Amino acid sequence: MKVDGRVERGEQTKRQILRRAAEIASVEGLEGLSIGRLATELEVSKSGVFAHFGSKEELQLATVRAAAKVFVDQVVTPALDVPPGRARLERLLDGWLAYSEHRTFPGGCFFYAVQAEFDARPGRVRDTLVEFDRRWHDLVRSTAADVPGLVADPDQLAFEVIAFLELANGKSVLRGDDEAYARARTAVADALARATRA
Amino acid sequence: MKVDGRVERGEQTKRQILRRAAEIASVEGLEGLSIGRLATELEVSKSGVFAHFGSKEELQLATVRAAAKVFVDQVVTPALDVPPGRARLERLLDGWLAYSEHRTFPGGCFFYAVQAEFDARPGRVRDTLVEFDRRWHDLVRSTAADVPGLVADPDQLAFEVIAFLELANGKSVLRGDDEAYARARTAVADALARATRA
DNA sequence: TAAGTGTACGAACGATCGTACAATTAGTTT
DNA sequence: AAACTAATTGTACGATCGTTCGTACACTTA
Repeated sequence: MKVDGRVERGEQTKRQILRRAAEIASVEGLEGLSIGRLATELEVSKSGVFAHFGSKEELQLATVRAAAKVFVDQVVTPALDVPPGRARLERLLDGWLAYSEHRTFPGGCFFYAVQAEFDARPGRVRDTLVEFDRRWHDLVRSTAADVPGLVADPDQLAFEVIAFLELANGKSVLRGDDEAYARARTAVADALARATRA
Repeated sequence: MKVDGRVERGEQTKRQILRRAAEIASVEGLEGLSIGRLATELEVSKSGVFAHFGSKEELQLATVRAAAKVFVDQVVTPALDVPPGRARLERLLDGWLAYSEHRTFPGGCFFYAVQAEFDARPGRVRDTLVEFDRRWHDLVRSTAADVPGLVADPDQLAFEVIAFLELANGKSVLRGDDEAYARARTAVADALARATRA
């Protein structure tokens, strides 16, 4: 298995582009992300950036996929290392709050910013975001459903805890403080306690 | 008290501009809102639109204020017609869900879209949005605090119910269905029941 | 070593952005 | 009717947008 030095270098450039693109998009949105600005910040040529994707929409889609990979690595995978049950669910939700609070993306959760931007406009970007959202919701629901002694509807429980997570992210980014995370942790803990009380 | 027909006409034009601007911004964001596009859609000149505001930022600020007025008229004022207590709180939260569900703004809640867009960038628009958000949260908290026999922390209760409202809006706009509103109504009703149980 | 391939670059394109300013139109005041 | 004022328009500007194209260079393969 040989590696072509040119291709290797190209892929590394592409990774750098996408990392910065996801950072920018979490703050300014996927439309605020311009190819020229990206090129300037990375000190490469505008056409060099463009050539990797072929269109702005493809850049946006690649950025979403790159951000999803970061999200999975940081939130999903660690939770799947824990055996199914209450501990896994707690790990998943705690992991999400840490991912948001530690500003893995400088503008808070990437998907919070970008979903609100594209939720009302048709197109492939929106379709991709809908699919990722569906998978995230399903993961929370199925993880909750595996908690022994669950007395609540997993779908309803998933809705409620996701609501707490997202509002914590939104409020903390907007206000610049950490209070909302404490509120969310309280709310999540209460919800889990109620949902597992026989 | 005389009225100048020219001024009167100008104010009417301004109102039309701002109404359309809020509609566009709820879908495309306040940055996606361009002066040229606004002029084309309203069939007036670009400079005519511009002259009313003097800068894009002023247009954005005026749009936010106009949307806030719509929000107050549709959600806040009707609730304040109800005497303080549980009924007023329920009216407030139901009013919000109706405001979102009936698509007063075509992209769902105007502030949901615009806060997510500006939450991570500094500037006067963001400052204005922070202030409106603070006032909304305070209204929900103080309305909850007036509910007789409340056993919950009003601040925590406000956080939780606002989380349900916002996720209902976000999910329904993203997915294009109404299921999230039903989930939110269930969640709000449960939260209120718990909060008033002695 | 010669030919071929892949990445990156610089220059240029048409379109649109926000903004400026003088001219025009409509309505008021004297 | 003339002078004045406010809303609106037309034209133009520099900047930036996404995109296209021809070229230069790095690397691999024959």
